[in-house]
Amino acid sequence: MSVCHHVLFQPLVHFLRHVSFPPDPHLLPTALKSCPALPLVRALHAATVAAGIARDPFVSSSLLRTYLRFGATPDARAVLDGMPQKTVVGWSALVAAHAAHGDTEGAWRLLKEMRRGTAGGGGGVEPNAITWNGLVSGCNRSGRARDAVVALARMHGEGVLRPDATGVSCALSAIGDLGTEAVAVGEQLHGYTVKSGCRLGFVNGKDLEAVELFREMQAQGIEPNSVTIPCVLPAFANVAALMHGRSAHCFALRKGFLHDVYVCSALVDMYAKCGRVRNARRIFDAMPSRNVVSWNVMIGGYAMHGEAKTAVRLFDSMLMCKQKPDMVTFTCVLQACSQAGLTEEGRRYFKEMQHEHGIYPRIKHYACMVTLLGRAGKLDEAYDLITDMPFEPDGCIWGSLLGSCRVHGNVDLAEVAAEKLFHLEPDNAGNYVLLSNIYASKKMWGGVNRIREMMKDMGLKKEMGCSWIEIKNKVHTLLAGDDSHPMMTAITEKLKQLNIEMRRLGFAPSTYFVLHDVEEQEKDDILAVHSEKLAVALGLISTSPGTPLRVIKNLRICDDCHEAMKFISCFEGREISVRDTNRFHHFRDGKCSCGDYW
DNA sequence: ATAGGGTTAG
Repeated sequence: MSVCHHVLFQPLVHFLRHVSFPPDPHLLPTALKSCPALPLVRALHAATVAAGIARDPFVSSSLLRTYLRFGATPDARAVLDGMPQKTVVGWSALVAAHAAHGDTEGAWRLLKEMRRGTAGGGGGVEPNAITWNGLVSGCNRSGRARDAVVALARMHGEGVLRPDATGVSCALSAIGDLGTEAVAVGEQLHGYTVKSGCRLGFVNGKDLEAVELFREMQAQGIEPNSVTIPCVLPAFANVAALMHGRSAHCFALRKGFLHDVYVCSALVDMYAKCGRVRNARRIFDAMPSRNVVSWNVMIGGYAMHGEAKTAVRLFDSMLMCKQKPDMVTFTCVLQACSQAGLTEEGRRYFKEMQHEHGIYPRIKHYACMVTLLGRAGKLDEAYDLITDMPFEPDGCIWGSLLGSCRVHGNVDLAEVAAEKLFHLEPDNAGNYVLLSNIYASKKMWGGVNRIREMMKDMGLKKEMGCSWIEIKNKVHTLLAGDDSHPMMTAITEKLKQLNIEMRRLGFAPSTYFVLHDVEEQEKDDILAVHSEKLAVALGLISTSPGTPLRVIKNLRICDDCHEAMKFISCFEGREISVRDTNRFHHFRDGKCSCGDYW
């Protein structure tokens, strides 16, 4: 009970400590900052009027800010009106607040007023970039995307202010929501920024385009800032554009952004996803302060690389640093355990998260546990966990089980899981392919054919395999069965040569006859090659001997390619890293860091 | 002082 009271009264106590009557103009801003309720703000306001200090610039701007914090825009306006000299800051805050409350008209009126100057308010005040950006973002936050676009266009049309990186990023989320409509809106407007905004919004989630746009933005002389950098880093991470990521890192260093926890967390994540856990760790260690996300991305980074022991050790340091873990922390820790086969540790953490940290497992945590148990061969236990858990199992749960069945070649349970998946996600081609692969691994060709017929009947096509490899600052995209890459002839030559060597050295082609291979056998042999092989072949012929290769792919790596990568790493004396949807595989001297366990 | 932001399953 006493704790409860403490919590309730603390803001009030803090507030009262800084309050005096009559109010002291020097203490008042601090008091307002911790003021817990709107009536108290009004009372203080009245007291300042009575004490004759309401027009003090320090006091009035604090009052204005505090009123806006409580959403009391009319009161804030009244304060501004009472100010002898109105600052751009006061006006900007009010403009942003009106826009954020959905009053676009009011915001525009204020903007006009501030320029013209109000009666007795002295000369006009020109809006600055922050005023405009606040307007754009306010419109966006109140769900008025069109207004945001118009605001940005007008800012640009004014010609006085160049839209900066913030203006662009403010408009991006707004425009993203407009979807295709954004294009129509954008066509009517002029100005590069708006067009680029529309483009980014339109291509929503297309990382390569985002990378390209970021470069264009810089070419236009719009400098990235400490917000646009963490915005664009995930795009670099997703396509493993390490060089772009590095240059963003250098830029952040020069601009002194490395004190920003968002910038650093995004850098840690980018380096980890680009295969450079050591670099990620160096940034992590140098961070002046960390939040729960900083720890999560670092732990998740180790998990992704199969360095479970380090991940777990870092989790312990996290607790020692008094950083409270959250749900994401435990998905990372459990994922680390399952990928390294630390079954007992995983079980322990699953219990501890509930009993020691009070974090109730969500369905994703159960999915992690299914993977953990399933991969350790305890498939029945995994199945029991599914039936006992307090959630209705979803696609993610059955997918985990199906994935585990693949590792252990358990056809019976795979059929159970697949049946559920076909019902839950009838259009997800990956599930059909996975079951077919399991049949194929057992040479159950009847099953393979049945699945193929099913897919044909439903008009389902497997997702196009796609890999990215960065060679000399350029990210190359390679698609399975697509020969449009300009170096295709040389790639084909290299693959033929590798195939010959592979047979000669006794690396038998996989006995797994996967679905897409069967389909594509009818075509030219070389076109059936998976995208990661094409990427590696391109890497081999375009870089000097010994250069490590890093490939990212959009699907899970197949057994056949996994074997081939082991061979190539050995034969060519290269380190090859492949990040699939799941994790990194580091191939070196004919072995993979996953221990053939994925 | 007023704008802008990062992490999570198979």
